[in-house]
Amino acid sequence: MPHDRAPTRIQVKNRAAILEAALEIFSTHGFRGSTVDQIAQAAGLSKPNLLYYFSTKEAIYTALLEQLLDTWLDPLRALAPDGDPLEEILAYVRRKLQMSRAYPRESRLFANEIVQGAPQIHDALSGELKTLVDAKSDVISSWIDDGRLAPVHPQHLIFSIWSLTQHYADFDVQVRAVLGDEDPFDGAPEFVETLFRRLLMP
Amino acid sequence: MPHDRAPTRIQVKNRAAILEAALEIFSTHGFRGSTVDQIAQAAGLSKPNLLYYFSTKEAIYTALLEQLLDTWLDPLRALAPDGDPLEEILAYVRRKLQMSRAYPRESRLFANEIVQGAPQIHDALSGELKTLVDAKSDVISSWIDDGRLAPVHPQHLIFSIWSLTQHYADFDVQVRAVLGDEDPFDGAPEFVETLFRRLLMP
DNA sequence: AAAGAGTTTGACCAAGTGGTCAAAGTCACG
DNA sequence: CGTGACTTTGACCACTTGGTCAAACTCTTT
Repeated sequence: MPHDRAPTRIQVKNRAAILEAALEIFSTHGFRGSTVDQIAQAAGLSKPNLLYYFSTKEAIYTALLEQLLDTWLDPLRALAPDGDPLEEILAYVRRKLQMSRAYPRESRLFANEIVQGAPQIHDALSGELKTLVDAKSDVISSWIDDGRLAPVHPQHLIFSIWSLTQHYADFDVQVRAVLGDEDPFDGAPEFVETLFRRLLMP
Repeated sequence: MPHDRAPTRIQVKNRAAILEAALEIFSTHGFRGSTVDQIAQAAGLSKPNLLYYFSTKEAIYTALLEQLLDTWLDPLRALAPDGDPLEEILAYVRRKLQMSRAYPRESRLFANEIVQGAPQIHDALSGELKTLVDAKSDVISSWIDDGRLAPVHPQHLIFSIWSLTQHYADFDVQVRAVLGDEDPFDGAPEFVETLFRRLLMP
């Protein structure tokens, strides 16, 4: 196990390789469906070598989730109270859809975790996440009060943004099976934009 | 293994108990995350006894999925071409939301399966499912052509109905964590109805 | 070049897992 | 009641899996 001094060149490289490999494996098989061996192999390490960097399978998983949760919430944090309401929300929608496209594995990692009851990140959901959503819901409410947005339940609005955008990452196989040759991201941006514009135009 | 004659009373009872237990276990832990022992215990049987009815773990899983897929698609099948377009779609939305509420385990079972790449039901997705969606998309398109519905991409519309309604089942823990004491199904019906009404009103 | 910290590995282990099997127990029915 | 079909079980097996460990190897630093 590495000491607690500054990480060496090799540690930096291998930890990164492990997390990258773990993202790949965990996001497609879930926590229990993934094996340490799979991750080690994907990272180009032997199993004992991997366990030298992360002492348990769970340690890899939680490290991944922690590292990712923050990034995942950034777009919502960026929702600015002083911007134009409709444009702010549409920008959020676009950014989320963009993330589904660019980082589907991250989306599926969370999906796996949450569908199975969020055993590892339950606390973050009712803590950090709830706090953030509550704050942004207040912003949305005040926009509605000012008549600058059609009246909708703010939290449910946020849920709808999450579900619609992440659906394209999480249910990718289904979406592609149904669409056949058509690329989901050909029609998705226009569709979601239309949807939220019509819903929210005052 | 039971013969291929008419199933006995005991077979009927035990098979049902196993599928019920399997739904409970598979929907919360995924296929690989569930053990035969867990399912057997939940069904009130010993493991070898369970394996007398379903010879492998996978057999239980596929039996479950097959049995469920049909039921799951019923609401979409019910979309009637000769009904009022907006009302037909809203009825579909309501029925789907209702199913998320009444059968969250079924929803999560599919979510688990699809998020992990639909290894077992990939064929059904690009076969049965695609066929059905294509047919209903045509219906929607013709409604749009007749000016009875605002113009939207039919498949993406269907995706949005799936994602919004199933979100309340699949991401239940997250939704509840964010809402706190408020019951998700207090606000959800009105929200989704408003959303689709505004989106689709011609 | 030598020493000590850091890295890698093969061999190994205990627990868990899917599945088997023969023997024992129970049920339906003539 | 008896018989044959159906049902249940304890013991068992092969394999996978998370994790350990001592020994070997490779850096970095002086």
